[in-house]
Amino acid sequence: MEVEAYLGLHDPASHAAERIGRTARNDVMYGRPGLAYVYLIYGMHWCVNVVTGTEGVPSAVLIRALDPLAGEDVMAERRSRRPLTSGPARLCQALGVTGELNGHDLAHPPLTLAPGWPVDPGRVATSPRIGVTRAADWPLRFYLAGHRAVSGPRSLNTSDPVLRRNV
DNA sequence: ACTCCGATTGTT
DNA sequence: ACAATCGGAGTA
Repeated sequence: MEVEAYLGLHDPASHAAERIGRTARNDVMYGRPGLAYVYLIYGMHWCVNVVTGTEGVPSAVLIRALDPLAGEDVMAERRSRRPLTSGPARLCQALGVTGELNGHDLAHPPLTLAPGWPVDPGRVATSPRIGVTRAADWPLRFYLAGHRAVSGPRSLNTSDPVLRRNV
């Protein structure tokens, strides 16, 4: 229950920041909303975004944690019983998401985005994005306060997040 | 062509 | 605190 927003051209931390331009890697961010943008980080971990914004405006939402409703047995197998879905790379491993799904339309299997349930707006907390060095103070991380499926140390999972850089 | 470093994670 | 691990970004 945790996401981060990346605002494209005018967001220095985005893979589609203006100084970078349109490249093979960030190309799907320019595509239709509802596509999956999957990228490799640190040469070993996959992370998945949902492309947002209108076509041609490269924006995306990084999925950093989610609440497993089913299939936890399979996830535990893939994750060797480590934390399953709290962390952008962890949840990709748990769900079996790899670069093959880059550009995939999330309206169709094998990976789909479905409507969830209403949440109390008062439980939605914000903080700076984790792990970014540019625009490090932009409050574009959103998470459900107190929810078990949130990445990072417990101290970050509060309704009154401390503004600290990284970890 | 070559260096630097990252939207991370797991182990020491 | 630090290694793993590699493609993309920045520089030349």
